[in-house]
Amino acid sequence: MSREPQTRGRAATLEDVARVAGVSRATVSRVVNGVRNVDPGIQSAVREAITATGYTPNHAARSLVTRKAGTVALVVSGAGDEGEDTDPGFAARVFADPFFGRAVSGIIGYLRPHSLHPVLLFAETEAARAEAIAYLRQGSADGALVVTTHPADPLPARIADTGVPAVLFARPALPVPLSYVDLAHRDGAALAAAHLLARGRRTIATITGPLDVLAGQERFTGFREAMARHGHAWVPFAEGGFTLASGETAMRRLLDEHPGLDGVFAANDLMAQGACQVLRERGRRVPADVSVVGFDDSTAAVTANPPLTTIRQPVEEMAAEMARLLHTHIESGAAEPVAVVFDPELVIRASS
Amino acid sequence: MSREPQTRGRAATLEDVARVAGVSRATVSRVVNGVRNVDPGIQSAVREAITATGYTPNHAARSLVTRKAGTVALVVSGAGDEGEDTDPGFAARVFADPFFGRAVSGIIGYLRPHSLHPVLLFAETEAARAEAIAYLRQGSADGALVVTTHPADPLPARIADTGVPAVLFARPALPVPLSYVDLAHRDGAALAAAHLLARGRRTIATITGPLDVLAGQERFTGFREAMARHGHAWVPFAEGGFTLASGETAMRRLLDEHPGLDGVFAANDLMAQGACQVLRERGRRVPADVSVVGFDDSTAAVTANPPLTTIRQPVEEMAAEMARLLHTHIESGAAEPVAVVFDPELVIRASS
DNA sequence: GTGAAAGCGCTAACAC
DNA sequence: GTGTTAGCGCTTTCAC
Repeated sequence: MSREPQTRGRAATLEDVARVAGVSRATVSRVVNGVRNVDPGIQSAVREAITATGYTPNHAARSLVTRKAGTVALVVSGAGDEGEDTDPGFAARVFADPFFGRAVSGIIGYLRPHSLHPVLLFAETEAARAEAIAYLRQGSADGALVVTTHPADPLPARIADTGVPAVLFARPALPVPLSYVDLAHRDGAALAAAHLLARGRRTIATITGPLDVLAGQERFTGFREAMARHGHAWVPFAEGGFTLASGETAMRRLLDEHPGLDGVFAANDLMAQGACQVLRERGRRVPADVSVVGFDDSTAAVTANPPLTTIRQPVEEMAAEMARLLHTHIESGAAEPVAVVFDPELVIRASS
Repeated sequence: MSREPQTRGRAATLEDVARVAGVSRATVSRVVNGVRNVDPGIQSAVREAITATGYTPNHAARSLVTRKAGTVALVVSGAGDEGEDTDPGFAARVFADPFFGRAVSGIIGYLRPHSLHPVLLFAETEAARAEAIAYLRQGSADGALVVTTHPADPLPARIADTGVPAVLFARPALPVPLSYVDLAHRDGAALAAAHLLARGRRTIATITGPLDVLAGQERFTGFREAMARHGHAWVPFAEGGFTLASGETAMRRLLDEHPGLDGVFAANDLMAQGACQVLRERGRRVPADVSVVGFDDSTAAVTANPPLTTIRQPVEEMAAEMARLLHTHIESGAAEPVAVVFDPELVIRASS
């Protein structure tokens, strides 16, 4: 079953295959790399020799001459604490976010067919950031896909400095000469506003994301502006932190101040879920008494009770596009930074 | 701020540094690799030349001669469907499991200080498995850390065949000559039984995990045996699937058949959480009327309502141990496969 | 269409 | 303590 030729001793090299096939190394290389101009007869002879020897190309050797690592760094950049110790829970927290799984899913989807492999790089401390930069400069990866949680993350700028191709998820707070993929957050929020209004809601509040994060700001601004366009100059709001608990707290405050509200737009699904819980706790039926709209269309939107009407952020496609952009930049050498902005979409479920 | 010497043209090589410092390549190499026997004066001259040139060692070149990739494959092996298409949701589902985040956290914790980098490898289809094997045989990774969800996964055996060092999470269903890290599931279940009994519970049921998964079997067996030792020869049970929904379903069945039950052991926290919901729905107070014990001590245990008494599985430490074992195997060349089994621990919270 | 030969950037004997 | 010299395994002109 598991015959493993050439298992003893060192692994087979191009040289070994060439000797067995009775040709030169160059020819074997051509066959392996699918270069045309090789006689069909010789071609099959070489193939036989390859299976006979159990040959597998040595990646390092190939990399050395092609100057391609076949690898892409998946950099998850964190809060940016200057703390000495690495944050042990960082990875766990990142992975706990449904967003990350979807992003990885999309990234893998593109990378795999192109024989690129993602190397996980967490950069949550200064030391880790320095290490990540060193890693990139070593040429260990052909490029970097960067996901940041922190608004004022210094890493993107430093990556740009290395000259290694890189693509960011979301527009950086400070301009950086790197390509990025983003969502039209304002349009998404406007979609939510229009929907709530179309449902006949009149007293509509919003639970914002953290207002020092761009996405938080944009969703808030977009919502307010859309409401204003429909004649609602003032929108009651409470700031949340994109977590379930913060959604609950915000909802309580909103309800205390505006007991008569009949519509809520939460800047993400987790907070919308928290809002629903509090609403029910306070005797409001969702959606009979109050309509709730979330944002992201994460797994939370589907598992919530009731399932959430939400603004879909196509994370998988956005992540795949990141990978595609990066690949393009790697292939083309230079290339100007570009921004690809995706359109959100209203997904109607039971909460509105 | 961001001076980047030698940015134009090719990156600096050892040769360049040697020329600038007026020494030989070998000496620079010695300094870079911290080999003693280098004159302090020359040492600092070399260091200066290094910063002057902006030198960074080329990873591929180093790899080629040291035969070390500085990389470890993090293989997540899936259901093993023979389906043609790759499963788009696989990565997302894996990441959604709190277990995975904790495992990665522990792995990174060990790998990082040892300058090893994890490459993500999903192997959920036959094609992906073949690719993963090829990747390992190329020498792109020095070893593999394998996490399998599927009981009859063919991948571990094939990895063993490659001769590349590898360590598994959990004992494989079929014996494979690879090291693994596991938990004493039976002891954990026994801990749960003893605790429930100590709480004065008399009619105790269990929601098992999937019984075709080793962990599911072991937790069930351990629980039954412990209960038997305490005079409870028969334990009502319902099989679940380690998901929240399956916990709910199982709890309903159990309650229908044994309305008087006053204790439940669920084989994981998610199912325990589902059980609590159903219990409350049916008018039982937790823990006043029914004590509930989960397993894993995942994030679900803490966020559940009420917070769950559970059996802690030290995933981070287990994962770190995997990495440590792998590192040892890589360094020592051969080495016999070993098994490291961790002890579970009772964590008491509000549900019992 | 195929082979010979040069070299990618680095480490590691081995001399001195 | 430092320099010289071989390669590591591969791709890629350049002749033929």
